[in-house]
Amino acid sequence: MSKNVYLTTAIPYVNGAPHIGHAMDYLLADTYARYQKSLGNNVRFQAGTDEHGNKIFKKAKELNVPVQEYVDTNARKFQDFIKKLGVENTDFIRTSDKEHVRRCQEIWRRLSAHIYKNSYEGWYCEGCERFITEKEVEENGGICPDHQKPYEKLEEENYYLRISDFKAEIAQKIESGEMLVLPDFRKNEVLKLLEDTPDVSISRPTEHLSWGVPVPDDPSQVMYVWVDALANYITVLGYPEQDISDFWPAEVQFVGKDILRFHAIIWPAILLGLGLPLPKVLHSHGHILANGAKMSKSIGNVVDPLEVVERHGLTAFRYYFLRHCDTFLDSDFTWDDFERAYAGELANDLGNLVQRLATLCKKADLSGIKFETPKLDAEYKKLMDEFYSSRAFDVAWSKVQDVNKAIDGTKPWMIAKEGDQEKLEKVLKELVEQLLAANALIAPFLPDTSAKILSIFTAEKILPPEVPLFPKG
RNA sequence: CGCGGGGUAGAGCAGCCUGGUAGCUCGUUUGGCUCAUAACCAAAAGGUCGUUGGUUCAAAUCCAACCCCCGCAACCA
Repeated sequence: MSKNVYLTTAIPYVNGAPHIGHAMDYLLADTYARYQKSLGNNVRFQAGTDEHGNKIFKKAKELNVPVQEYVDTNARKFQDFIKKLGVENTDFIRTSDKEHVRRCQEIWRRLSAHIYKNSYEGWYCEGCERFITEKEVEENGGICPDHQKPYEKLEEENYYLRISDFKAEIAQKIESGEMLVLPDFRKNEVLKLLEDTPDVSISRPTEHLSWGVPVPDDPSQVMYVWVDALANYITVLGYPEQDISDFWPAEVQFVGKDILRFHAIIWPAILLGLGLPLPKVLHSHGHILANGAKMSKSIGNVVDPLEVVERHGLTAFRYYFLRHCDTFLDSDFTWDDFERAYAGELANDLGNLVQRLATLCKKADLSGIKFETPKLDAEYKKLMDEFYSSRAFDVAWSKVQDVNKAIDGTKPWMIAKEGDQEKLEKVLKELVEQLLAANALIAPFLPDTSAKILSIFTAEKILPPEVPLFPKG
């Protein structure tokens, strides 16, 4: 019985190059998507780009290119990036799409009962073209460090979304698990934040923000990020003019821990305002640290994901970030660890295993064997269903290691020496089946490798690959 | 007194909710094997479970106080 499964990833802001954090979103979602597909489910998998706002507008002006051209170029970079990661998304939405813009305006109209206009007064920097928090003003002594100009008090009109209309319902749905916030320890954090969340400003006057979705029926205002960006998850499905109930509510929405709050508070408020159900699961992953520190351009410890892919290929990249980086906690990346994982685990555990078992089969002239279809391990399935994919991957890997143990335990080369062909074939068949079972567990994580292994052992004649799966040195 | 997470073998983590001989992966040491990418398998060493006090027959686990680290604001998931 196949069911529809919709999953989403956060849409990155296209003012920079794709980095490792974006990759985590995609990899986790892709792994889950492949897992669902292997269960026979019908998966719809959204990805996209967030393309409005001042930063992008200014950047384009700096580069002296039309804004649309600038975002087109950058959106393409992200699309290429996704392809390079082997991610099988079914949809790609860009917030500058005409259809998206039109749908956002319709969504705004439908939310109008919960939107009100109010004036906002705060410290503003002419150079930065943005409001500065009270705290920041204090820290900088009232003068913008970037522009050497004093902040000004400024008042402007904004539209606000009345979060307070929905707080109780959101809290109830988070508490009850109707919208499951993962990992568990983030749940309290989010509930606390929710209590203190004021109504949120969702527009800017055009003189402060021009590159965005115009607020319907008010040419003086442009939508500020929230409705525009968050709505992508449903506009991509064709909301509001299409019936999206086949795929909405989403099975799971993948976000980084830094943007969980928006997805757990503002996004549900929008959905409730539209009379739509909330996503079943909000999945927030940890961040990747570099040598124990937060990656940052100013420190200069940013790890370029494409450089990592280049080192030992995509499989090694997926392997490292899906297994050694905890799904929910922050994890450290170092090149040493990465090298160790490649040589010590991919090459020695799995690559070598394929090599030795295929060689044993070849020497025994094993052919024409019907292998049984493997069943999913229960512990693995449980972890995958709980979205703890790094742990599920651990389980899968332990099954790989079990095959190495089993080969040492059964010693097929001894049986071959004794000349008992019947026993040898039986033993090898069982070993291959054990490997194929482990291989099936690996498939969502390392699809290419898994496919190669399957083709090696289900071929007419089993032969070791001419080039090892994971060459060393 | 802002909110939250954490401090368990050299490293990364589990165990804590529902107290009862301290566990996993990697690394280290030793032994075995030879089918295999000098790969694989087995065994061993290594911990006063942040500190102090309390509850208890019994505390990594429950309670209290304290110390330290990291997020919540910024180019950044």
